[in-house]
Amino acid sequence: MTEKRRRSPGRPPTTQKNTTTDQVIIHAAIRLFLNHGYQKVSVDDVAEACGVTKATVYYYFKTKAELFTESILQMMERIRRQIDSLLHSEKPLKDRLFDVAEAHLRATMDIDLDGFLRETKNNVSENQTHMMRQAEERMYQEIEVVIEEAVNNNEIRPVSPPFAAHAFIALLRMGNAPSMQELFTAYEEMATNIINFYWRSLTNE
Amino acid sequence: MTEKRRRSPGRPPTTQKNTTTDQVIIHAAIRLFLNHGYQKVSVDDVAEACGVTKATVYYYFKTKAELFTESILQMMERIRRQIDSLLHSEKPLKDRLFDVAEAHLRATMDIDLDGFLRETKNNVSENQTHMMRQAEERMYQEIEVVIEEAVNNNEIRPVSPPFAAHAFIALLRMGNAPSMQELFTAYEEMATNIINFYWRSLTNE
Amino acid sequence: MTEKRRRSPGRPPTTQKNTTTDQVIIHAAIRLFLNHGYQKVSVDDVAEACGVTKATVYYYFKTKAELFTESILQMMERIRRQIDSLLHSEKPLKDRLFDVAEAHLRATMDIDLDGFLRETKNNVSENQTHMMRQAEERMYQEIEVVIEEAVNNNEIRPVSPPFAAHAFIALLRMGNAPSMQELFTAYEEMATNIINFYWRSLTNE
Amino acid sequence: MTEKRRRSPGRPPTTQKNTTTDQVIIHAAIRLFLNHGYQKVSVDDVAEACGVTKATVYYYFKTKAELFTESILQMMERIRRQIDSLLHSEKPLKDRLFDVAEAHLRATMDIDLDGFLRETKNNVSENQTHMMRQAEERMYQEIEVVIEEAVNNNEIRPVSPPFAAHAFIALLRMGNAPSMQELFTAYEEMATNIINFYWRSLTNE
DNA sequence: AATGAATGAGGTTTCATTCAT
DNA sequence: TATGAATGAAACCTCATTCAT
Repeated sequence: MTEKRRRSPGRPPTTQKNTTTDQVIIHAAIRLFLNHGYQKVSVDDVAEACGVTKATVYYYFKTKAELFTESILQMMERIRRQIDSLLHSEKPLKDRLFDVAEAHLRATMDIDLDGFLRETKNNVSENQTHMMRQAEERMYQEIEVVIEEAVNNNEIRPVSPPFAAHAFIALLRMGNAPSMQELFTAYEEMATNIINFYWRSLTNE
Repeated sequence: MTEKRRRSPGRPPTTQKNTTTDQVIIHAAIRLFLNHGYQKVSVDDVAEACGVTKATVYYYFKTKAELFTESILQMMERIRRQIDSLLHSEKPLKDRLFDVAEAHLRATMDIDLDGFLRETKNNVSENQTHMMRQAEERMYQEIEVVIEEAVNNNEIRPVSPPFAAHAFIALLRMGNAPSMQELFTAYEEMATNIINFYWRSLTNE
Repeated sequence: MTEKRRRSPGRPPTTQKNTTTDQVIIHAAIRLFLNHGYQKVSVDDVAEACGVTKATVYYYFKTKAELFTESILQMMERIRRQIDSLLHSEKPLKDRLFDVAEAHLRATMDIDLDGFLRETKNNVSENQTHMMRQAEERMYQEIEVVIEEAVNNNEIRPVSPPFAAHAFIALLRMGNAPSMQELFTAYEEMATNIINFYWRSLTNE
Repeated sequence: MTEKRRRSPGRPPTTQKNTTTDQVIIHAAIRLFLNHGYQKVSVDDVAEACGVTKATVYYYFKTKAELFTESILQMMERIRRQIDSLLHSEKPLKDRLFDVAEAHLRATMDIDLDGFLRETKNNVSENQTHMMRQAEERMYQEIEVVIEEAVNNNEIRPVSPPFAAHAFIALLRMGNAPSMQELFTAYEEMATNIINFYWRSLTNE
């Protein structure tokens, strides 16, 4: 009864329809939590958003916090996969970073993954926090790995990969500020500026 | 935690207090809102934190949103003044930026000015949002001004001051991330790293 | 008065009840609102009066105003039906009016349909007011119809039916005044006097 | 400290300015209570309406109920005097009743003296209720007296004066109903209809 | 005479959660 | 699998009232 997520490890066969009720709920929850934050979204809101009743949500998730955690984890995994694929093309590093930047700016414009995790702390259990933290780390790790490779290749100067990865994400978060959005007309332009600024620190150009 | 000081109604006997009640309330509110966010802090919490009753809080602030707005405005002003004073010493720019960075990291460690403003949007009136936005801008403007001067002096290479100011703040926000806090043992060290990274982008060294 | 039946959450075990919970609530609400007026009756009072919790009341009615409106509408409909049936017997008009009068005096003695609608205005939405106004009109219309027939039959002299209907109700409302209640010992006597007075105006006797 | 109303008996010399603070308060209170009812009007509302503070209101009136009572008493006395003067002209009775009717309709249009006293019961003390009841009786008594005289003069057929007085007031209250206001375009017309209807019952015409 | 500051009690409403079906 | 009915706790806010000045 308490066992959910029955998928075997690894990527599931894509033919399977993934619209089981719990996934429908998670999808709605992600959207709502991202747009309004944990506290403002009620379980009723989530239920209504996906055409089931509150009791149904509770049938699949023991508490609101659990629903939240599951949602975040899935979302982070999604983002991680996207970053992953963008980072592993054949382009030079600077171009790959640009791709990630543009995608991130476009996607994050109305969400806010970060301020999110902060709200989290007081609302979910130790264990849940831990899992989210790990998922977050996984997102960063892809970037760290790529940076480490570039350092080894002498493509960039020696830097601490974790630090550089965080700096990268931090600069991307600038895009959230309304005043930054006034400064640039297109995501592309914003991405260009951010990458140029970042790249200058990574190299000696 | 559940023990409230009981005071009977009516004006309290004149004790020469140096702080007015509304300021006491604002102080408590700032602390609580920063630590827990708008939604999680109840007006009762604020009242209890400063030894008055809920009704007293409502005597001074018409709504919770108004209390929140006033708190934020005062806090931002406080930060602005601090940044201001650090930025106007006689040291070279890099050192002044370092001072700001260190102070900011130390102060923000357990607060979260940023994730804050996000929550804001859904909770306060248009007008209140506008005032906060302005106060935020004022905080940035000090930095912009200093950067502009440095550009004019050829102390740093030509950059867009608003962009550079936001980038500075964005990098400082890295400090909030728990994983960054694991990376460095002291604020000073973190500040040094951030400033070095930032400075490299501003100059051609 | 302070003793509430405690029931644990969840659907109560199936007892074959003939009345649905929302009807139970409405019944209690009608009684309380009539006796004490909208403002004085709290949602808690209503809940307690029918052995459920406040939250249950809100489960069925979105707001206090909505509960009020529904109550009034049902009550008016009840009265309308009663008047209706009394007015459509085979007796002569005067006797039928007497029946209505007596029933009304007996029923309204401790309620106050009228002062009610006044309070209403400031408490409910435009739309709700509109619905109540319509329900009120329907109550009067039965009387208007009967009077119009009587005019056509020459049973009474020509009068404006709406005016005559309102006059009838207005005279019945005399019964509410405590000083009138001192004047007569029985509803029957009061009704007789009122009908005689009214009838004299409708005829040339 | 508890002594208010310092005027010597009899009508006060009209030159005296009667705008003492307590009178200002009463005036504002009457207006507000009439328009919105007892419960909806807060002591703050009254204070604000006459430019003083709540504490000032409490300086003059021990409780809200007392303020209410005083207001009602003064208002009733005002009405009583007006009715009185209209009833004691030299015109025939029917015309005098018409004058009262028209004045009443004009004045009561948006107030509602009656439903008022009902709200009262649960809010003021026994004693206060008693005083209001008496004031109300005094209003009726003028009419009763005039009717009794007319009976004695054979100007009208023999009726119970108290009953007739109440019937008169009851018919006037018809004017409050919005649907009646739709029926007639002017107060004069409404008064004419009501008086004709009433008069027909009092006489054998 | 008048007021500013404070309170306690209570009101409406929301919401996570539970339980029988 | 899914739900309708119910609840308890807590949130925001109002208001009559009091008291020192």
